[in-house]
Amino acid sequence: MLSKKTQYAFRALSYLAENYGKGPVLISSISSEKKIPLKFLENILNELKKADLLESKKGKGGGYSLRISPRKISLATVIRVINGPIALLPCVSLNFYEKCADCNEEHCGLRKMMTITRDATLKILEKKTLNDIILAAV
Amino acid sequence: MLSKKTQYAFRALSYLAENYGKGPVLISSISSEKKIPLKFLENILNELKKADLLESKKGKGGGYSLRISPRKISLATVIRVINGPIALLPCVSLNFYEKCADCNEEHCGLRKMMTITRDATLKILEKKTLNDIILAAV
DNA sequence: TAACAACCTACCAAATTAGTAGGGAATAAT
DNA sequence: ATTATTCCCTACTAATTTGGTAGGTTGTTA
Repeated sequence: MLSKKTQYAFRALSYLAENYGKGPVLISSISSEKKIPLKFLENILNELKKADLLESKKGKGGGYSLRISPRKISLATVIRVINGPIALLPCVSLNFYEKCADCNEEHCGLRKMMTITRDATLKILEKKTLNDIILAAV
Repeated sequence: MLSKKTQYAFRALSYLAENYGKGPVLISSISSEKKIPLKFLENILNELKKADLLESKKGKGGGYSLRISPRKISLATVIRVINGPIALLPCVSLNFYEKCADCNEEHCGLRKMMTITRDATLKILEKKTLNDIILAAV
């Protein structure tokens, strides 16, 4: 399951996606509009910025905005930044790989099943973007 | 990610799947063979029993065994019993559904994306079984 | 120089995870 | 009947993660 933080991130990003190209949006606007605790949201947006998904501007007229088009930000990217690995086992993760103890990976049946699962999941999450979220929200 | 407990469960179940039809297997055998902390494993097997996946026998000659064929126990079933929901959001889960706050489900774009993801994931996890794990472990 | 707004560090409570401890209850063999 | 065997049950614990909060700092604009 995605953490609440990740859900907040998606909600905030959807809002920023809707406002893409219209200049910076205040944290406080996102917070009140999407009902996300303000200080918590600060952290989240900052993390997204450090991952180069957002850009920010301080002072009056400042705020946050998407660094690139919502069509180019996949759900997988967002999940990896805020939530972590997408695969069900560390030894199957592409971006957060960790060897598992007492397991010969070449001959691990579970690992093979989880690899297939990961590929099926990623096929969707890598393709769908923030833009798809707002398009689907009819 | 699956919890360590769930990984233990899969390892124990694979072992029981290999010994399907050969009578009960001791917790202690599984523990030493698969390197799973014995007391922790007790809990896990007991949970699997309560979910009707295993049957047990006490006293000498006792132990645990699969209640049904390893071909009939899907990975999804095991994950749901030990790990919980498979979907990425509670509002998308088939077996652990929970409504999310401040979200009109009919018009939630994220929800739609996560539903598609869930279906892709389940397509694999519902089909693959314990038997597939041991077959893939060549 | 004041106001605005993001940034940073640090802390906190609650929940979850990954176990451990110790005895109880059912079964089988003697 | 008793003993050994083996699963069963309740309770506890330490470490980690989650979901925040508090309060001040830095950069920007008017």
